[in-house]
Amino acid sequence: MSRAEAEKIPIDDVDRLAQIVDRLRTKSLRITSTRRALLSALVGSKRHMSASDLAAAVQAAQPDVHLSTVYRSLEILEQAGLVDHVHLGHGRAIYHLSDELHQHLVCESCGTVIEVPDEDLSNLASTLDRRYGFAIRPHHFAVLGRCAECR
Amino acid sequence: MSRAEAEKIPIDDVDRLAQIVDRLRTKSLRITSTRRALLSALVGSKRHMSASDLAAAVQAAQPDVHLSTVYRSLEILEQAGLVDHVHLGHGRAIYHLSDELHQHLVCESCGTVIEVPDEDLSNLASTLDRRYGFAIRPHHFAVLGRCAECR
DNA sequence: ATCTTTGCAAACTTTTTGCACCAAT
DNA sequence: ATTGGTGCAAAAAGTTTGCAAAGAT
Repeated sequence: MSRAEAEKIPIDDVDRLAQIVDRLRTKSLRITSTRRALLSALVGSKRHMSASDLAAAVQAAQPDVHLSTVYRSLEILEQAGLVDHVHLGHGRAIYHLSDELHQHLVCESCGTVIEVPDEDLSNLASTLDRRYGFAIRPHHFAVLGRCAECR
Repeated sequence: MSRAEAEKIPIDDVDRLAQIVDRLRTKSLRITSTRRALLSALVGSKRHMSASDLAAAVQAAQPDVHLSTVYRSLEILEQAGLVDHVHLGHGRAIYHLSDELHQHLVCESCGTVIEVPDEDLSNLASTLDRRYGFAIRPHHFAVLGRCAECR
């Protein structure tokens, strides 16, 4: 799986985390150790993280944090516009910071998630808008199919 | 639902059901009353049917059919190429006959499902193929967003 | 007669909720 | 002090599975 490693090098995770935590403050949301750890996990994560992946990451630092708390925190962070989730089909969802904007292609054979720029969906977006008045929410669903290797 | 109502099945639906049942025979799959009732429900359904919707429809005629049987039957019919399912996000899936080919737009505000012709996705399909070698499986995922009325 | 399908119960996965306690402001 | 967050247990919601009995060929 050596392909598609166009991962960005984080500028400065610590700074980024501080910025995001500031946005919590701005919105008068409480800054708790759980939220800090959760945002830290999101900032530091290279992979696509499910709720239980995130719980595991948070629990590495704070073992008592409960999965239900992770869900509740994610929901609040999502309402605050800091986090988004994407449905990958078959019930699973993954979470990431809202400023990481990209579309997800999911291979149904090998499970690989390919990130592609929004631009690849812009044509679809305008077609559906024009023809049906439908505004797609491109980061909220994954495009399912088969990747080049599995074909 | 009265009995008279339940028996009022349009003649072309009867034909269509017979054709599909024939395809079961062709594939050496057993023709059971459950499968017949399930396919009948699919042929007659106007709405988008979840597994439990289908179970309810089947149970109108055969009360003892269990939901797990519906799932197993759907799986077999899907392997046989007669049925497909689509993930609508948030865990729900809907089922329909394979010859009903269309894409689904799901409004996240009101839940409405809009059916659009494949053609609207063909552009996306070729773009993703060309750029990433990725073959989308367009009938397997829904496009989420907001419909004209909810905007 | 054989091999598949079914009903049932129970497990599983992911997410949500009620409640009493604890923590951030 | 007040309001909101958290741990825990338990419940939803959707789907899958093991097994013995029933059914299709």
